[in-house]
Amino acid sequence: MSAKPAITRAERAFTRAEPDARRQSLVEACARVLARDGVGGSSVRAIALDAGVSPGLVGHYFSGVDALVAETYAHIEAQVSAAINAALDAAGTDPRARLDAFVTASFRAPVASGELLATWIAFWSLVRSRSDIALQHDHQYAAFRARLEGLLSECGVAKAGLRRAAIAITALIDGLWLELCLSPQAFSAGEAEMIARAALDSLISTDRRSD
Amino acid sequence: MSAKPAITRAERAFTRAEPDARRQSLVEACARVLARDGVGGSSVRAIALDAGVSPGLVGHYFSGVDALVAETYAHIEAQVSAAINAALDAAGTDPRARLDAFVTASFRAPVASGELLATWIAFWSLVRSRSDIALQHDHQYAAFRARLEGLLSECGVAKAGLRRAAIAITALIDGLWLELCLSPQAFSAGEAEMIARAALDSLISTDRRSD
DNA sequence: TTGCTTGTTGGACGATCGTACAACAAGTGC
DNA sequence: GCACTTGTTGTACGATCGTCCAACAAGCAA
Repeated sequence: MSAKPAITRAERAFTRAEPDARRQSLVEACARVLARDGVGGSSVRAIALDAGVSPGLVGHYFSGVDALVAETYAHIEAQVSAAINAALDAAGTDPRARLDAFVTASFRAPVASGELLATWIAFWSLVRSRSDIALQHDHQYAAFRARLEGLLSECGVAKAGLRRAAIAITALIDGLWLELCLSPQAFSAGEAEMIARAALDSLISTDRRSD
Repeated sequence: MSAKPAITRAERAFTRAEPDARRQSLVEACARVLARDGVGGSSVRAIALDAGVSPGLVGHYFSGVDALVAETYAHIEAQVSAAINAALDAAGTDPRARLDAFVTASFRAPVASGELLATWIAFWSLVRSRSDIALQHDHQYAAFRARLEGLLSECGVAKAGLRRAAIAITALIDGLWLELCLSPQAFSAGEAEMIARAALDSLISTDRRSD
């Protein structure tokens, strides 16, 4: 059917990659496109172009852009988690120092960044319409909160108040992080840190008082 | 040019509306479409269809979908603001009761709702790429925080700590509100209320202590 | 009535979207 | 060397996108 099978396909850029590596490169391209062009600009073609790959290949690895965004979110969440873990390790063994390191890392690069926010927003925009993505969100939120519960527990927060304390600190960090990404000039990362630390102080002391 | 000017345009639904009313109806249609189909499903055509209006009319009132989303956000923000004001009025004159009413209203309908969240997300997705929308966001965030500063001030929070206190409570409420909209089963509106009230308790008492 | 202004329509236009698919390239087993 | 599998390409297809614009409908002034 095609009228021009003409030109010899000599210099075509055909390179076969490990399936996992290819998926990974597509995920990273998706993250870059989301960061650059936002939700509206992230199409199959744009992502394939950024990954240096033909458009058709995206469909070969992912059922659609939604699935790719979901995996991109998981990938970036893992990166954030790794960055926070590294900060925790660097903080040593003192429980409160580790909690402070958790807070500090949350408001610094690479966790707090407008580019990452774009991926978060793209993911959130899918939560309401796709139940599988809603499930994924629930899991990742639960994991985030569970880790915070562990850190708070080591700081002496009683088991009875652990759930609420973790919800509170998670919400506070999320809210500060979101606003910091959306309009970095409203307040500084340092201010966000101090606010979160003050909340931790009050939470830990009042809880200890009621031990 | 057109091949069929045939059928008499007798029953065509042509109704001229007040310019302001027409804008308003388009804004409301945009909010409905965003709530129903999310960011990806909100096109000029879909919004016009929902408003019972021809697609071309959207371009007559707004420069594009972005501008319409921005105005829709402003409209919904005004609605939220009105709902909170009504709750404040109903709470009477006691400063702390008003603050509690502020919190309660934030986690109940119509403020906390997955449908509203869709408009928020659509708006956030435009903040990074469009500087005018970033400016609008800054203004509305500042207004929200300013009102909270007023309420906190009446509760005895010292002027020196007012800014940080308002940032903290705003972030806490935003974080709880966001998670409540995204996954309503993670925790309840009642829990969110208690968490926010506890934060206010601690904030007000510690501040009074340092008076 | 007549002419003018303006909200409104509906379709045309080119661009871009996601998807599907036949052709091709590189391994792999034989 | 020869089938066979599979990652990859490029393109064609129909749908939908935002924008544009000539035609039309209603109100208003004279």
